[in-house]
Amino acid sequence: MSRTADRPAQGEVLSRAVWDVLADQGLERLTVRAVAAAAGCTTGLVMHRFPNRRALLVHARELLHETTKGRVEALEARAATPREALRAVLQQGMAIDPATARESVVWTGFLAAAVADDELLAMHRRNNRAWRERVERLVAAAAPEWPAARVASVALGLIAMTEGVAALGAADPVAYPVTDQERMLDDALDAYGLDAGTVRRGVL
Amino acid sequence: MSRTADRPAQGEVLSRAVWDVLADQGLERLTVRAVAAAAGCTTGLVMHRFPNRRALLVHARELLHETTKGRVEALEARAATPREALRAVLQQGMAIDPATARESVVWTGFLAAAVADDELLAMHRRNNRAWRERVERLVAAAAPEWPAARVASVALGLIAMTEGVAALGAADPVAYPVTDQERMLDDALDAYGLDAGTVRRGVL
DNA sequence: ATGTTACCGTAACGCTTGTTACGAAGATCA
DNA sequence: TGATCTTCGTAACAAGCGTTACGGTAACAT
Repeated sequence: MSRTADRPAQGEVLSRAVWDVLADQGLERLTVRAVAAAAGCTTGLVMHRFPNRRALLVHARELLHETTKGRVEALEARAATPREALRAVLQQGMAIDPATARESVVWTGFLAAAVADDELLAMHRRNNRAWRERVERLVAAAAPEWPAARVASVALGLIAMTEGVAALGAADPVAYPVTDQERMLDDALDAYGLDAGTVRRGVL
Repeated sequence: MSRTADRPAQGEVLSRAVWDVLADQGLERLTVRAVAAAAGCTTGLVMHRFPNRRALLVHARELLHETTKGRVEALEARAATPREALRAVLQQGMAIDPATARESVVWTGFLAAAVADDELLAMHRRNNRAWRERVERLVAAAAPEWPAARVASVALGLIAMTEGVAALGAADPVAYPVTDQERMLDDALDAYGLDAGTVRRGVL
């Protein structure tokens, strides 16, 4: 990393380095030295940008949320119908390519780190609740006449399903290929009566 | 831990200590000294029972699998119908009480540790594939006329859903109470046409 | 060109880690 | 009872950790 005063950009580079170490070497090897090496600098720069290691992790966690949020909002804006938006947003949460699989590994790493870190745990809860509200809103738009209780239950099912298959697919790509994940999602949307192809036939 | 020659029992006590540390302090604080303290002994005993730290983790991971396997087989044997068996087996995989929530945290910790450990990763894949085969067998028994492709897709959906909600519920019990998790599972089984209450009405 | 400021690499600090070696103490058997 | 062997706690080791302090160098204003 060349000498510069662009602090936000440096923070982003270092946060990406955190993700890289987390994805490639795991939480146990997520040291300040490993992050510095991945960013192409020394521990001196890292400790000048962040007061301590925890602040570095917190920033990387927050940036991960911002990044996925931006991607999801773009997908949502681009979708033609509420049901297409729902499917696109859910799909990007699975492990459907190397990038999303990597993201799932990083996400799992942060979740495991949150066990011992109240700030990371609070961030996880805040971000995850926002994520759930987004999916609930999308489900409600996809099935406008559903009662709130059914919207919440189906949204929870879809969230848990995609979150779970992302973790499983990232850890065992051979056993959980992309085609199986997508078929799983489509079958679930179909079973819930949320498939984009046909006209919905009401609840129950 | 008193002086004894019962090696298997000691291995079990130490493995439980690994789970305790993993659940209470997280992967980052999962040190040999912390495990010894949780087991009420010193590092000397730990290192006499296991050649190194990795072997300790591997044994604890294996014992976790054996334990859940035993519980699942008991539930399966006790169930009156295939659909009740399916529901009971899936339910115990969610975070429905402090014990299962704790188990989910431990499971996530091992998954995060597997990123940097090929043996833990291989164990995860082996155990998870066995788990998937079990659920596929239960789904096939619950819907005997389904083609194999649908059985596989629905089983994957149910596995991912329970795995995901267990992680979410363990990390945020307030946002994911037991009642919501159970309603999610029942609604999903109902949507797939696998509810135990009514007569199944065929595929599609 | 020169003085001043900000940036960041270098090197060290105290601490914790996994692992090893040794010795004390309980168990076993003659 | 006493010899022998197993068991495990104690203490130390080198290596790696997060963090700190210092010094050199680039960038900027004058």
